[in-house]
Amino acid sequence: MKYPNTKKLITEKALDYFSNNGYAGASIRQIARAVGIRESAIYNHFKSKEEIFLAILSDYKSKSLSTKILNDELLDELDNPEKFLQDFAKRLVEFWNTPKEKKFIRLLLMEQFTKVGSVELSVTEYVNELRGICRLIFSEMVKNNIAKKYDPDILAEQFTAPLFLIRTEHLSREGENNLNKVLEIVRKHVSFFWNSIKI
Amino acid sequence: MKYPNTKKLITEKALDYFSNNGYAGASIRQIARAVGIRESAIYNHFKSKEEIFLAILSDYKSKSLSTKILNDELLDELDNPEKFLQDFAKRLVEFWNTPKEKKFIRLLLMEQFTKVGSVELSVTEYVNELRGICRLIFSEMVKNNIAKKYDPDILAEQFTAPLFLIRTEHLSREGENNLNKVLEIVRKHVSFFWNSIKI
DNA sequence: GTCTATAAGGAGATAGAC
DNA sequence: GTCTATCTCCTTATAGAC
Repeated sequence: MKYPNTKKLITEKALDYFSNNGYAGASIRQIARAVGIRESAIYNHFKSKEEIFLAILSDYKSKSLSTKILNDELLDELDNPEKFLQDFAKRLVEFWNTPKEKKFIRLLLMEQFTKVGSVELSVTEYVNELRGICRLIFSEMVKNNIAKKYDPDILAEQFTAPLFLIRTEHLSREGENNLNKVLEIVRKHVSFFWNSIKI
Repeated sequence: MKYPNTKKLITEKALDYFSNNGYAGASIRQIARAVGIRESAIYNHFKSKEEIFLAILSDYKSKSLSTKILNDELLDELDNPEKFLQDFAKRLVEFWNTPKEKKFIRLLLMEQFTKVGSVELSVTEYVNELRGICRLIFSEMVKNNIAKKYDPDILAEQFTAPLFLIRTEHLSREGENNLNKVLEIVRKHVSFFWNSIKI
């Protein structure tokens, strides 16, 4: 990969503008200006505004959540379920707090009801990946008599929903200790949750 | 009020377009066409596109949630807490499912990160109204030894978050029995929640 | 209060020189 | 690969007749 990589720069700046102003509210002109080139030069890399959007999406979809959140270190903690859940939630929130992921979640929330070309962004699809991981975890816990015999789907929902709402609510404010505040709320949530399901 | 009320019709159609395409994605031209007048006629009622947006917001903010959800009939059920919570959640979801409220939630989610004029839409503010009502309810339950001694803030969060996520996730799909499906998921959530806090 | 006409500028996109 | 120049269309908004 050579420097400067204009194409990559375009998608980065485009993500900035899309996630702040929405797809319709961002213009090729702004993006080109931010990149430091003229509008017409954009069309050497993408044939349309829509294609920039699709490139951003495709880049995002190429990564899977579980590989970014779950690692062996974390899975070793499964014999201490409360600690595991706390650390799992913490890792998740920290991941959601990375700059690129924050921008993408903002874009997702903004564009979930519009159609850009043939593509529809789905919050459900986004959350479902996490629900799937949680379902596996809670299935194991129920099977091993660590957790009460609830339907794993319900447990996944109860664990996931407050996390996601807390996270999305803290996307706007840009306070310094924003993350610490979120982590504190999340810690209380996980604590309540574990208290509700432990045997 | 005389008929036809063009001004009201404009805000209604504007809400349609804003909530489907976003503020930036909707045009005066579309709105005027939907109303059945020319663009220029719009400016007899509103001095700018932004003012239409602000009128929609101001109309919305004039109403309070608690008066629409809580009534005496419901409050009489407080001695049967599980039934109360189930009916409370049901009323809430049904309210969220009214056409105008659905449009407004869509608009809120889409425009929460943009600034239209000097106004910022806040999801937190929206959810906080519900959190406040829940906090009162759960404070009472804890005080009267109906519920375990949890922090009412946590209880409000745990009760509210899944409801809101479920509701927002079902705003896109327009299935017939969509509402029944949502109500079923909500019923399970409330059941789990009550099971977790009851003494 | 709505119309026609029009202004003034921004949008996405293309052509062709370098 | 970037530039200047340009096209065409759409945007918000205004002026003035009816």
